[in-house]
Amino acid sequence: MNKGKYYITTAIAYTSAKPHIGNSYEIVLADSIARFKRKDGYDVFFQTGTDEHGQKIELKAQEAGVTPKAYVDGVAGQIQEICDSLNTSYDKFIRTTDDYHEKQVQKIFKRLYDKGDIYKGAYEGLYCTPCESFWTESQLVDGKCPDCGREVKPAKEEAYFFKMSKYADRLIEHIGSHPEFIQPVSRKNEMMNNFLLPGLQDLCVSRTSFKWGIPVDFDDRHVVYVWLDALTNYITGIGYDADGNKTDQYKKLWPADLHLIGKDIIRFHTIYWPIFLMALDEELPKQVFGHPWLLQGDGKMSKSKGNVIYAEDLISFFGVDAVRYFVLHEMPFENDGVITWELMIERFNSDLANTMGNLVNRTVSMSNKYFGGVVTNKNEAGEQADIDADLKAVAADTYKKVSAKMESLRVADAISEIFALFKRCNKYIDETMPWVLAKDEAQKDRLSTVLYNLLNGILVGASLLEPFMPETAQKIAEQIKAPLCGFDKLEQGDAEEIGSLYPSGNQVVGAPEILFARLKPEEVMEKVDAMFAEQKATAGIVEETAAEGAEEKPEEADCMDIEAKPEITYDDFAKCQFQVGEIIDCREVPKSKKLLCSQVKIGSQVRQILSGIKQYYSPEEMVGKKVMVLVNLAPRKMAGLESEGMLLCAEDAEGNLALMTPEKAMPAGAEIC
RNA sequence: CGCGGGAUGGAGCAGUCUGGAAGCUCGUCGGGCUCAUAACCCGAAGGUCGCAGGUUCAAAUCCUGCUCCCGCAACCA
Repeated sequence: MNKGKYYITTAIAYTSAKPHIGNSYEIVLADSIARFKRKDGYDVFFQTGTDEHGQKIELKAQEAGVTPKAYVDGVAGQIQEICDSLNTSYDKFIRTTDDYHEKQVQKIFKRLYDKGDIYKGAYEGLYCTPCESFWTESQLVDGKCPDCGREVKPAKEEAYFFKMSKYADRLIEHIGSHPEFIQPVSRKNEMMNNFLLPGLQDLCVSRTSFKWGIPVDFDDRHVVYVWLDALTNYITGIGYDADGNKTDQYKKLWPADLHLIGKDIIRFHTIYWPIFLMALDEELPKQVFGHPWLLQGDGKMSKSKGNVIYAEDLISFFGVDAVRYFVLHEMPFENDGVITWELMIERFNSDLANTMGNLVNRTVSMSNKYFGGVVTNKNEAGEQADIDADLKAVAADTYKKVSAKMESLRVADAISEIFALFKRCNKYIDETMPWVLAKDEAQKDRLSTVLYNLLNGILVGASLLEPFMPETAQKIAEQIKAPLCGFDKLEQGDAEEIGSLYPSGNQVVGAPEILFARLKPEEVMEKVDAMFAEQKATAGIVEETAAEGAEEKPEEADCMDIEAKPEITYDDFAKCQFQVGEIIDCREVPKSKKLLCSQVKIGSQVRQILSGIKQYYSPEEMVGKKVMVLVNLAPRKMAGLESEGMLLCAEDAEGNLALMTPEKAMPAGAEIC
């Protein structure tokens, strides 16, 4: 049965660093949808890939001392490995450094330029030559460069712009008439109110400030800037040709049925991308779903905290399918989901081991124990006709429920429906009490029927589970020695038909294998701690431990490296005037989370200086401190207040700050040189 | 008054659009059962649905005001 094509994409991952599990969630979500649709009779094409251009990558490569291409080859490889390790069934892994993509982007750029939608304009602004930076009026401080305080002069840098406003009305209309276009709906209003209705700015689509990008072929000082490069992967990946010779694949697949993306890039996918497509006279994708984030319970992941969770770590602890289960099950539809080790262990034991694994195990065991593994459907309900009917009804309805949830992309709810069936099976065992039936020879047919119904329920559940946990579904099939069912059987049959899908008289496996062995939370947490400790050590951070341990730590471990800046001359240094300042008053800046406003006595004058250290110092403890001040820094307004200088701080890898103070008493105003 | 999200039994969440018996998973306690992975099944306790007003026969749900948390933005000179 072919229900037509279904083209689904994930966002392409940025190759600046290896992604953690929060970033890997999307591919699993997309995969479960792709597998479900495929099994549901759609001709699915599932594309994912990597976004590999940009200044950040250029810099990272430089730091690593390799070419940008070599750098992205490495990270793209890691990303693809992660996708594979999560057992995702993508059909195409596109890289924005692919030749075909690069050529098409150039053609698209040219075509939009010829059409007049892209125009060469100027990044109009005030230019500071030494800083090589543009500033707008509002950024200037006293009409001078906010970075170095030197004169700026009006200058123009060429840049290409896209006329967004030209298509805004059409887009507003489209969004209005296609309520399903932006999902979840709450995002729709956000886009309309914040961006579309106030009026769209033209978008700058080229850069000259870095080289690592797709060159604009008719103007090689420019490279195509990110969105026109990245977003177009959705069409170039399936053979779009800007010259108009559309490939069969493109004709078949476009428009995409679903772009699955993180909520942070909804704006680009529901505003810029549709407008680019309008400009190219292509249809718009049918739906864009901005999924929420998967967050870690104990704060944000960071390498220096040593709590980054990578897909491979989770897989080594729990196995692929369990990881797939966590991320799919813990992610609600609209709000961010939280993932903690404790939660994962709980889900693992409660859902996977107890409810599902144990059900399969006890059913197969009983089949062997009572019938040598050969279970026949005797259709003998005895006095429990209603109980059998209820089990069958639940089994028969589960496909419809799961399918309805999937239709609205509520994957977590879909999985819950499947587990509801497994729970119903467990209850059925208690209701029918096979071990009691087994003691009565006259109940043999009833017992056989009961076990048959259970095996059938498991078969239906496992068949539905396949898109979400493919390996586990297969393992279950192996244990009950029956192939998983196609969805066509589940979709069309009535309760009786669906109730007899399992081949009667089949022999199950002799010795059931434990699908998910229960985990002891303490043991797992011990290993987790060990892993994080190692991660932390690798990141070069010394752990604060009990005195005994701390003594053993070599002194030199308490150090960190930062990015090196270019060498300067003594003259450069001499330009900076550092003096000791005494803080004579300090208070919080009400509107700001980070700022403290200090009155600092330097020699005979008192200056007001704002500092972003509210988190680390209270106003009270600031007062009286003698600190190191950069005095001749151009004044700058922050949070409405003028700041006339800078208090110098040391900053560790986690961003903690410590003020620099003279180690012997010094008068306020003493020069630091 | 920068934008937005959130506050529901011990924990995590659904329910809020479209008012009408407070629900799910886990945990706790009690019971049942023994086929199974100390599992499974049943039952119970536990909630002023953030606070204060208002509308209504009826408010977790609608309206107004307030408090607290969390993102983003600003900013960290």
